[in-house]
Amino acid sequence: MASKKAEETRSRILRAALDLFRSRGFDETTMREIASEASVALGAAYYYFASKEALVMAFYEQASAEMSVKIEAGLAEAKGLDSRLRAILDVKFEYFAPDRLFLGALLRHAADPENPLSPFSGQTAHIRERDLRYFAAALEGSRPAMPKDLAPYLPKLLWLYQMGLILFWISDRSPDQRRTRQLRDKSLSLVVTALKLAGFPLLRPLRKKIVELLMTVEGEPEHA
Amino acid sequence: MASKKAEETRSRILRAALDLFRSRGFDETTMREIASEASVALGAAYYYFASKEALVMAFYEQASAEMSVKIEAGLAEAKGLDSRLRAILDVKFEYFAPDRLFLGALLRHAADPENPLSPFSGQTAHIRERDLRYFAAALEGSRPAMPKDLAPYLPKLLWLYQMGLILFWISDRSPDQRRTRQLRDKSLSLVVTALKLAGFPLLRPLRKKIVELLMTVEGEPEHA
DNA sequence: TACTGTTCTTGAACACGTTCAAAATAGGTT
DNA sequence: AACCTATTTTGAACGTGTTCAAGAACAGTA
Repeated sequence: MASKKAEETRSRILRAALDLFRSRGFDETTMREIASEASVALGAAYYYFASKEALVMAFYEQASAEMSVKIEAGLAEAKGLDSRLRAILDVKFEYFAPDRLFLGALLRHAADPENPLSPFSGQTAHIRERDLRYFAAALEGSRPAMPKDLAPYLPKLLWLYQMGLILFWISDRSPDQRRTRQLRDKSLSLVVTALKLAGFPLLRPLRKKIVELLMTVEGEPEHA
Repeated sequence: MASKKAEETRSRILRAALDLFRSRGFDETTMREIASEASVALGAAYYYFASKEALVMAFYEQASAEMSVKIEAGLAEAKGLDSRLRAILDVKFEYFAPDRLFLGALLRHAADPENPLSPFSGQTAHIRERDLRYFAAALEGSRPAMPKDLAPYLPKLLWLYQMGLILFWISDRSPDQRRTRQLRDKSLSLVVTALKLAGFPLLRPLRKKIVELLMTVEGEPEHA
């Protein structure tokens, strides 16, 4: 029934966890520390959050909700495909900047389809779908129009591209993450160029092959 | 100094571990079970292997050594680029088939650069480099010759492609992993086509962009 | 107020991976 | 043999995430 007081306790625990994750890192923070910092018993933390990773998940959900406002604003303003994509990326990088390091705790399971924290998992489906809509919106009405056969796959491909960029960012040890910024600019320009070339008649056979391959991969939802 | 008897104990522990991983899965197997199955005390397992994951690592090392013989044979026989790549892939898939499921324990950390088990980590560098040489060999003397600017990056790109394929395979729930086989065939054909097109004059600007991007990514070894 | 069911809180206990000091064994040297 | 050092083996103990039975606080109802 989630009473007012309970809601307050829950958010106190989450806040304590995030504080500790930020200052000490995910692995170095114990559930006992979190509980103690939030002035509750160990068991209480588990009453509100199924696991230590669920705390990161709660953060991710909150982040996604807060970013959606900014992303919508950014998309409304930006015109071309590249500035729209750039708008989405900018919001995410800016938002996550203070948490870049412990965000790794979330994305290190990216390759593990069983893990509920994976960005591909069922648990994260609603967040992912919200993102997909933004990428679809970024593509909407962009010139030249995308080839009909490829178009349905583009939001997911762009989402994947963005995921890769974030993953790179998280493990980027260069000062001030300079390399990520370089990669972002170059890859963005490459993506836009490639999409412009996509409708080029000479490349039709190649595109057909790509579409076929995407069909195979998408066949069924790959993860339970 | 690794006495004969010690060597025997070590391999008994490793064998027990692999048996249990295969039958019960990685997470479900405990170090106590492994030790007991190998008729040693718990501590002995840790005398020979630094961690539970080191056991998987030892398997991976052994696998890499055993496969290298078969891969060299396959490469010597096959002529075209596509049949050479296919030869490498075939050896790996065939070798790993019985261990497909628990291999996930190794690759689920693929996205975590800190993890020594990650295929990108320093720990796995020598295995990776051996693989890179095979992909370089597969490219060697293939017609048409690869563009000079792109060529240095191709072994690593193919290695990455292969990694992705294996990752897909591991989480492929379709009967008999039919989808992986489809994906392998289609993607292989796509890769070969793309490489053939790579030297195409009209695509030069696109290729230049790609090479620049690869330079940025490769800048320095991304993981400690 | 007294009773009742639900929500919330507690901390002991569990299972696991891992560490470590101490004991046992082996191999070499006098 | 007796002794010494290095290697190997042992199992208790630790810290961690997680579970759970028991109780406390609360909200509604008579």
